[in-house]
Amino acid sequence: MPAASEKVRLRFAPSPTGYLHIGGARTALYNYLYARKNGGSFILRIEDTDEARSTDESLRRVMEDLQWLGLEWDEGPHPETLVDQGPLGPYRQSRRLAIYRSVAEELLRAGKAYYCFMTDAEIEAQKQQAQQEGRHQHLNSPYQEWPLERSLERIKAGDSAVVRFRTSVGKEYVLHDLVRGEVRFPSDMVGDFVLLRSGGMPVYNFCCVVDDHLMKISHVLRAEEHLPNSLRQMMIYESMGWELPRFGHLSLVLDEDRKKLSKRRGATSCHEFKLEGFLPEALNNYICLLGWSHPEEKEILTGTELIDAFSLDRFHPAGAAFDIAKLRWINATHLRAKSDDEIWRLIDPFLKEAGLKLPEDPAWHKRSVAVFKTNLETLVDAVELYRPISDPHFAIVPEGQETLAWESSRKVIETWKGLLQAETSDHLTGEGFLKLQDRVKEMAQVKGKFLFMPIRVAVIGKPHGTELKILVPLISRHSLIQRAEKCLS
RNA sequence: GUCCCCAUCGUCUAGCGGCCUAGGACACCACCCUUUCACGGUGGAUACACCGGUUCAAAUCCGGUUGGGGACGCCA
Repeated sequence: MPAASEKVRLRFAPSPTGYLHIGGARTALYNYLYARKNGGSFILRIEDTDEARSTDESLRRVMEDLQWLGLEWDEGPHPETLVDQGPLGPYRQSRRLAIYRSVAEELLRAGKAYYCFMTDAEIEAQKQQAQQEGRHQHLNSPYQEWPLERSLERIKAGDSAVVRFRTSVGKEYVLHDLVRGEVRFPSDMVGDFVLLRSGGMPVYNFCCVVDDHLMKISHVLRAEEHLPNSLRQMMIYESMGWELPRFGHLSLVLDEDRKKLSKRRGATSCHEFKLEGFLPEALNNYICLLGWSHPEEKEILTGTELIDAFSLDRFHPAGAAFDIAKLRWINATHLRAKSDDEIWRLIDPFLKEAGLKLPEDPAWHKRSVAVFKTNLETLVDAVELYRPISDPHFAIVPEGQETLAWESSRKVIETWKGLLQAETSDHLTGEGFLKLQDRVKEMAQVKGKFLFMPIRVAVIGKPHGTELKILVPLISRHSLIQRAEKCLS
């Protein structure tokens, strides 16, 4: 248990191998929330020891996503320059290699680690055998007891070796987990694991411990899949005589099939949700509630409310399935709470992206948002809502053609057009439209669907859709006349 | 296969031995509002996986079974 005087320091440690995925975002959020709630620090550390997969491009993406979510870090690479900021850097593991090597040497000298010259084939064979015999797939290295000097000589002779940690046998490790309580691991749950690859590059479990210790991390909130890693890490802490941080192993975020949400399966990155028109505050709100609950069961929470309410004692240990319908609802709720101006500002880029041509008038923007916002769940929903209004997108669908083919339709539309031409204002009001519609009814001597549907086609090109009383006032009279003419030709 | 974790409505969850004939939210259904949608309102259906204990009392504690998930890498 860290001393009370010790500062609360949490980190998020992604590997830059793609976009930030939703499970990672949730982990980052919890760490961020706890740091903020307790006046501590939130550190971004980059776990880029997998040279083959780590790229600066991915790193930038991950940082962009984090920033989009509003999870600002106090220490770590600067979002633009990537230059490390903070007293305990560098914060990219690829820049800390010398540190890991010196710790590895210390373990080697103390006999807590050893060089292993096993080939992949030898390892594979042992694994196969272990599986057949129904044992743990542990490796039993013949080099375990080699004196350091002997190994060093062999290396000097040109052989390459990995450095393995010597795991203890017959012991029990007890982890006091923040979300799971006491977790007991038999020490032989894991085999001698690699600390340094044959090229000298350290691996995750090792870097993680060294960095968490050196960066004075007080709490580690990470996904449940790391539970076995925590055992390995506890062993390293123990052999270095370092104090353990507090661990909390979060339940996993599962997909609709209750399988681990995986990067490979796609459709799970934070970035995609941004593109689909979700609000960062809504995404934070939703993912926070996957495996954690508000003490009063409040479900709609802003960023600050999340910080205020956050605590470590309300995690639910079971895996949680991601439910897009609920995310949509939360998103809609956050969206509708905004002012019409703000909503326009948010949907505008999506409308432009879709190539919609809409009036520039701010008053019109506001008016349109006022009528559409109860139909908006995500920002992209706006595209389909506004599409019928955009002149270049006016097209008569086949079903609309059928409506126009009715005997009475031509007369209805001609009447409608004539009445529009007799008007003077740029835009009709909802009431004005209803009056006009009534006059068409009288003059053309039709009613029911024979009245409504042709007019609708003359307005939006299809016989079904949003209420005309709402739509018509958003389309200029001039444009309505043109649309009617198109139907007549 | 081995080890670890988990188990309340379809989904997210509340519940931490009596307030539970199990509460909320999303989704679903019905009705109301509204001359179509949406929003909003009201109501409804739906869950403690199973079996044993412990206890005066168990969704809550213990054991087992079953089911689900995760980990078994020179990935993180």
